[in-house]
Amino acid sequence: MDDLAVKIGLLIRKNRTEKKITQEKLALLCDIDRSYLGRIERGEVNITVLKLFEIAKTLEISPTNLLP
Amino acid sequence: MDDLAVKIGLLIRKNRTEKKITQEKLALLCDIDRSYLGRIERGEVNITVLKLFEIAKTLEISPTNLLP
DNA sequence: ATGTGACTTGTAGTCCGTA
DNA sequence: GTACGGACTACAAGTCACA
Repeated sequence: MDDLAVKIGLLIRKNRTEKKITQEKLALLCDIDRSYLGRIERGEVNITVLKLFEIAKTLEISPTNLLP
Repeated sequence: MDDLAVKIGLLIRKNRTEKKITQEKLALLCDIDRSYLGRIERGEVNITVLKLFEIAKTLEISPTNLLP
């Protein structure tokens, strides 16, 4: 349905798994709920740029790396 | 207050004025409300990535050009 | 460890206006 | 043509229980 959100979600998941950390751990570091992070990765929600930056920062990557 | 939103707003305004189009016109093309685009440029709201992409597309630039 | 449903709350985003 | 406000509506943000 929401193509963009799905792509961003996959990029987040890709970067997270490369860092070998779980959703639970990343969610804790980002100070968001584990279940909500899961929804983001599945592209079920259309996140704000602020959230995108927070996640990128936690993953220690540039926010642009999370954009298609 | 919201540093990120302010920076993004200024980048949008910069690109818009370079294209010599008004807020009103850009808002119309992006299919968003005129008053809301004003708030975005003033950094008063934290937009979603979808909106960011729509604005970038309308300005015919890469979304990354709107990120600090 | 992750997916999902069923929520509540906050804010993104709209629509009307005024100066 | 832009800034700013009030009063909405839609949906992102955040929580919890259970599979």
